[in-house]
Amino acid sequence: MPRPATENRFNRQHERLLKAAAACFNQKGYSGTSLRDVGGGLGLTDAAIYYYVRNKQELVYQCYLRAAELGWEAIEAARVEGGTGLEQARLYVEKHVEILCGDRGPVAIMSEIPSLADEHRREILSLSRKHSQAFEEILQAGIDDGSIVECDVRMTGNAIMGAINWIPKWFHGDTKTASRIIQEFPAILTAGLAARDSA
Amino acid sequence: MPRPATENRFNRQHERLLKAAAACFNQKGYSGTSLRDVGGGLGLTDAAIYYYVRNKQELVYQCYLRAAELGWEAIEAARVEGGTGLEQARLYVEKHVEILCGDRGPVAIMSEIPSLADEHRREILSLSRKHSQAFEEILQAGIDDGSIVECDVRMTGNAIMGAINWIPKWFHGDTKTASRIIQEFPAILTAGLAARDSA
DNA sequence: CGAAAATTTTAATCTAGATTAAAATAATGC
DNA sequence: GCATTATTTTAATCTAGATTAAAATTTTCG
Repeated sequence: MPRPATENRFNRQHERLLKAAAACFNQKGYSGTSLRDVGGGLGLTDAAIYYYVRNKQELVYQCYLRAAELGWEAIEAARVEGGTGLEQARLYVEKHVEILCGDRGPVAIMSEIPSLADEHRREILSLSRKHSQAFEEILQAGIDDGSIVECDVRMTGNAIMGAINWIPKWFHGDTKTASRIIQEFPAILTAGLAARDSA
Repeated sequence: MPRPATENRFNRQHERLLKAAAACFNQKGYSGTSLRDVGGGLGLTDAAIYYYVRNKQELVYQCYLRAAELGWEAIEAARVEGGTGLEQARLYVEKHVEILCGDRGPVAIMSEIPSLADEHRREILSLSRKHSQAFEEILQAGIDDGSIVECDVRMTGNAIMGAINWIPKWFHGDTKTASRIIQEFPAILTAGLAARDSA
């Protein structure tokens, strides 16, 4: 049992673990990756993982929790720094994409929520909904302040967040592509939002 | 061993099998769904599945093959029916989304290609690349004919196709949402493509 | 340095779920 | 209705990989 006293090393390894696991899960899916795979990426044995995490389910749970936290960071940053709804939406895409493709990644795609234990699933689903809602509110704010064209915010939100969530499926960590994504995605995903008279 | 002579019933069941499997895989991932789950959706035992398919890997393979075929249908229809590149892009989204959300679905998201056997993986990857390339060519054609604004076709393609591919993650078959997706997605995903002077 | 705590490994279990073979049932054509 | 073929089930195996316990190693710090 890890002691909170040993903050340093434990937490550093734990962080590495979540990243390694996220990388595996994104590539091969939950049950497609063995704990051996995950450990391998860290130079550890499968059994060593149990020092950091109760079991495999909890590993996914923690990966998803981290993903939710990082995603939420993007939402909050966008709300603080952005002016109009359109600016906020654009900033959100920018921040989120930077997190996914930068050195804070890889971040797990929340792709297998059904595999989680009941309480965990509920929590992650709740965070996930909160995230979607917040983004839809940004879009709605943009419509209200005239920066975003009238649209179905639910569908528009799903479209934009889908494009973002899909990134880890085809992006595998090379710096070139990373900067290209960061460069292009914000504009691509918000180009259609601008109201006629906002150019 | 199934005989080609028995076309009717066998093929009908086989089709149902692929759909049921796609539904499971989309929800729980490849190894997250047992053959028992798949069979259950058909009122069959897990063992019965082996009458239609050599093994689990081949089941995924066939699901992905079907997904590739249906996706390609959308590409071809768009190329035939569309005029400008922009029209073709829009038609592609429309067709693909109709397939995914209509009664030809559910269609498997090609989310766990790494789980496939070597030869199968190669084939699916190749089809997948062909699809992306074709869509990027449509975008490029649009830029060339002046209907689509200058952009990074690779990234734009990834964004649009990502939004589409993510749909099965949040859409679970209700007709209301289906028609809303079909109604909204084509416009949402191509709104940002239109060149300044194409309104 | 040397003891206590932290981290990792080795070597067993244990289990779900894939796979198979043989038997049972259903459908088809004569 | 009978014989043949198609489809499905029942009842075993078989295996990868999760999990655990005990032992070994490494780190920390007096």
